Amino acid sequence: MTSLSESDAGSSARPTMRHVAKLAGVAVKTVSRVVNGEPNVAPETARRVLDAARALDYQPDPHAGNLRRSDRRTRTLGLLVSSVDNPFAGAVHRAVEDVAVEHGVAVFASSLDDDPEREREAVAAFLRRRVDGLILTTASTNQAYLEPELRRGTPVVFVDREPRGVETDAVVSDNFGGAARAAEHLLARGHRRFAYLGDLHSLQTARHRRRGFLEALDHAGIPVADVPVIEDLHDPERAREALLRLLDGPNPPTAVFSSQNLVTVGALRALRERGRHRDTALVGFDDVELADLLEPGLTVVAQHPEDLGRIAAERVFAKLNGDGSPSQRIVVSTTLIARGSGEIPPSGM
Amino acid sequence: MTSLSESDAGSSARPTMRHVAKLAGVAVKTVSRVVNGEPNVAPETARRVLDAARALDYQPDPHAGNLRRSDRRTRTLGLLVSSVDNPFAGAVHRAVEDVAVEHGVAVFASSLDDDPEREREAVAAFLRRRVDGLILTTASTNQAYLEPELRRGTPVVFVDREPRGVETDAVVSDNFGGAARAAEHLLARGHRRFAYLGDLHSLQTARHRRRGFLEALDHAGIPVADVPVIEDLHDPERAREALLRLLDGPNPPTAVFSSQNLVTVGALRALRERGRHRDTALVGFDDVELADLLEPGLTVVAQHPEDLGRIAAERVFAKLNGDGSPSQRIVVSTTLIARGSGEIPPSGM
DNA sequence: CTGAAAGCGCTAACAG
DNA sequence: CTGTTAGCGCTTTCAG
Repeated sequence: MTSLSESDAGSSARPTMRHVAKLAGVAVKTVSRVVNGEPNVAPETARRVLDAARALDYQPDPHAGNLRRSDRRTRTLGLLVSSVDNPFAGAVHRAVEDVAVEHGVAVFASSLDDDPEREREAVAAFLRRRVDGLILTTASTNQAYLEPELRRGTPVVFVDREPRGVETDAVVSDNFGGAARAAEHLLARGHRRFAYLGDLHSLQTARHRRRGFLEALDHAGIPVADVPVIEDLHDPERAREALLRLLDGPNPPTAVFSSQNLVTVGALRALRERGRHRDTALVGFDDVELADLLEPGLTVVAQHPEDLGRIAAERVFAKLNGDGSPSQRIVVSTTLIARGSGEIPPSGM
Repeated sequence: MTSLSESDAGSSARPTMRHVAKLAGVAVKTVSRVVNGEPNVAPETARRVLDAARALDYQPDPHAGNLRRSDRRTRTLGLLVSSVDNPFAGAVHRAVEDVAVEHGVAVFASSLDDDPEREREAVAAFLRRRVDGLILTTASTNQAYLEPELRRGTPVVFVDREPRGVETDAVVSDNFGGAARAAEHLLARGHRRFAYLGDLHSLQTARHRRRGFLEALDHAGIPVADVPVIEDLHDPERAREALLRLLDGPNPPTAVFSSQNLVTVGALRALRERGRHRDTALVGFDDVELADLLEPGLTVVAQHPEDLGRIAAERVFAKLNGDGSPSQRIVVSTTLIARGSGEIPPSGM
């Protein structure tokens, strides 16, 4: 039995309800009532309790409370993104945070690095900590491992990439449509010789963008088999090298589509290096900071990560509040922003 | 008394140790031993327990365990940054995360928006959740409110900005030195007419940069009183307007220093708009994506957010592991990256 | 309006 | 090697 003795000098221990109760001269339950704003406490008693709590700098322990409490909420949420050090993910994160704080919920954020193993570990870590809900960007090919958790009623919403093997909500960009739009934009300027620079083929979004781009070309009668499709470019350096090879080849493209942020940066570098940035059209997927200050300005298909994050978070809270509607797949459209590089006409025709 | 009855159909409840113990035909303590890898369990018994745990998809509840456990760690850390949607903060966050995962610790991240009230709320939210340590970027003028928590032994490390009113570690950039370096760089090209574009004067870092820049000019014999110092520029638009006014004025600067990311973007826009980007020197504080692809390339004083984050996290874990060394103020140096804009000589001389 | 007793899921301390 | 008992800090239940 703890003695609840006088204050130990030095490292003051964390006060509990019992300390407050003793100081205020009431029972623990009364402190609990005051702390939780429950009714049926005499104003004078409440004041004494509050004074004692303040004097001790008492902070209720939500973990202890939750153990016995009926709803058992931790007021915590797990967010898994590609990497917290990534502008797209940062915008998603911020939107999620803004919705979460409104609900008094704190956000655990983890980076995925597009590694299936990290995905499993991060999700396990979230679940161990009993988060109330999960917002996930995935790297694995199948998320059936979430089944038991879903059956327990934990809300899970996928963001940016769609789930496989589980029935639950997803909020994604219109990758197919956005890439098709980029193709049409270039076709409208009269281009016939294209190149496609793609991200990891293992990523669903990358495959959707590729399909969208190529199908649009196909519809326009471009012989798609002849279009160089370079994939698995995951960083600027790989992308730069790939485009340099194409530019130095026998039949360089007059129009380039880069399917992602980092790939776009690499493509830009390659074009500069060969002095082709003013006569080769370029459209990138994802908007980039300073895109308007380049010469020419960079034309992009912009995603709306804030919307993805906000909507995903709202879905989680809706489910937490008992919304039992069937799983939805919410598609957020993209926006083509013309700034110059995508409006360059074909050269050498 | 809970009946521990047969599986309820539908929303399967979360299994506890007692469920596992019953299914494996052992006592709860034995399950605890197996789950925690404690010694003295017969291999055969351990196997039965593990099978039962797997069959039920059992996950131990760390909150319940912590209640009784001696060390009482939540394996959780609170990180407060300017905004999670901000490249600098993202890099800090990622570095902190990398150190944290190595220790099996999850990170709560919150955005500050340079608002003292949000700072207090975020810190309170972290503390309520009993984080093991705190890494904080601050907006308030005084952090004495952390005293009680520090006395309880919670490790707190400040990052990017130094604390006031409390004795604890801080990891900051060499703001003074970096800004001075920028001034010297411009002076070396022969500039005599400068302009200083600064962030919110309320921010300590902004004040240090200003001092560093102006003192270096002063040392070089530049009449500092004549240098236009425009402060409280917190976004690109304000910065752009401020520089436009200077450029349109009677005595436009030949060299500009912008004290932060967003301010730099605004300055770049203003220079373009007046067609002065090739004859006005510009050095920005903070590196920016695509800076090398601008024309001219953007010269910056780069900070090293990954180092700030990593070192701050390491300090937290050191303290958690009993390191009782006195508070340190760790200064991470900056790096001037010359890319063109800062090497433009004075025009019209 | 107030409080005593029981118990949340787990671990500490001690038996066997 | 295994189990029993108590109790972490709080809420629930129920009795004053």
